[in-house]
Amino acid sequence: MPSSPTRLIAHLDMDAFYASVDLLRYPELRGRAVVIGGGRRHQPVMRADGRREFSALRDYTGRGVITTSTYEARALGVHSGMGVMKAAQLAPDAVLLPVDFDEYRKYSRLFKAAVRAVAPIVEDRGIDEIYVDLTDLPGALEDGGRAAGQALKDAVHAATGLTCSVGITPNKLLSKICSELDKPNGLTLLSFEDIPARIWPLAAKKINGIGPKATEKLAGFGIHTVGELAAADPAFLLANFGKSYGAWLTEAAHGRDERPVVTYSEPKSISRETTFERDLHAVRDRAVLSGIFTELCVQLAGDLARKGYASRTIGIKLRFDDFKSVTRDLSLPAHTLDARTIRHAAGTCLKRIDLTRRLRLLGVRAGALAKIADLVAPQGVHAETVTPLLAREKLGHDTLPLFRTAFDAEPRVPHT
DNA sequence: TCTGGGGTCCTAGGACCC
DNA sequence: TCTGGGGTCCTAGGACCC
Repeated sequence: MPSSPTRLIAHLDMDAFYASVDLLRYPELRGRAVVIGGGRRHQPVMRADGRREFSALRDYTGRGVITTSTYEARALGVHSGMGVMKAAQLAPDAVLLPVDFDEYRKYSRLFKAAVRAVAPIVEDRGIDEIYVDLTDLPGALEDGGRAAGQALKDAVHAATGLTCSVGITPNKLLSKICSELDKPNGLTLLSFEDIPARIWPLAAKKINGIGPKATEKLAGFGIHTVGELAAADPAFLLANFGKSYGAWLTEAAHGRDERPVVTYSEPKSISRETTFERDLHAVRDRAVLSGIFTELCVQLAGDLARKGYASRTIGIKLRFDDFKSVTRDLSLPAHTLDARTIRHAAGTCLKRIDLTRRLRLLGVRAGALAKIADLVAPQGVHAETVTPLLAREKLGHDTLPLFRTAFDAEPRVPHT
């Protein structure tokens, strides 16, 4: 029985994406240690002499984390995910720029369009990376995809002025590893025969899907590299990591991955969350919490409407001052995108949580999504007018105090 | 002076149904 | 004392990724 023909899959990863986009605007920062993160404050200020004044990392106060940094900043030990305050200790003189998602999304659309013009089978993996199936491009199988990979890089650079790194191998798993091997501005090709020499020496955590917990657990068994993982007894991995994950570990270590490049997928959930500038208490900070809670629900309702979805499961997420998180969710009798219905469901969830500890984060999530068009088309009713009302009518909430929750459950005693 | 915000997928127990 | 078995839904938590 013939095996499926060899595929050629590219993983394309933009180099230091947010930082690079910002450098297009602020070329005078090129060559300097620059970090992006910490929210939207600390905007650059234009001085009277026409020069821009930037914030220094050392001047930041708050709970933000680093989203991206230039390679110059990374050389100082600053990495994404790190708290900005901590990064300031390592690189106090680095420039701190605010995040500008609108701008990053604009460049994201530009580079993805450029790629699709070269090779149409593209899988979105977030704002700054994609997989591309090159198998059917003319001549690609002959040169291992080198010409096609260079064409992708050239197209991206022409469209955006930005560089990217590309890995090309027979599957997504290997390409993802590969695109990192020669960053920035790399083009790395690899075939199955190269796995022992190029992949097995790498740390196991280089495999997409082996995170901090699995890395720690593997290390406890003396497994540190991909090669050691490949040499491990599959039965041992099954016994210690479960049927699904254990089997996958063996497959991944040998570079086996049959997942297709998926060009479209429906969203499963939409959410909004916010971390407070200081920890808040459910009783003492009741009013401000209630306001934030409502605001999140209103924003979520707006997101649903804008994207054309309604949700049948509303959930909340709380993070306490000890960083422990809890979630609660509630399935409704019908889909909704109505802010009041969402707020009421979220409030019901909130009542099931002990609110003794102070809170650092509050979030609201909409799951079990359905396209509005699919919900209302059968009845031939106009989407915007009817759908928001579906769940509310069935729940009979119209007479209930929708905005009353655990945050404002205290009896309102009139003063004087 | 630790630790954002937006996601996906998996597991697991209990309810409920046939 | 023993007490099916399979399927689906609901809920909570956790690992992981960008």
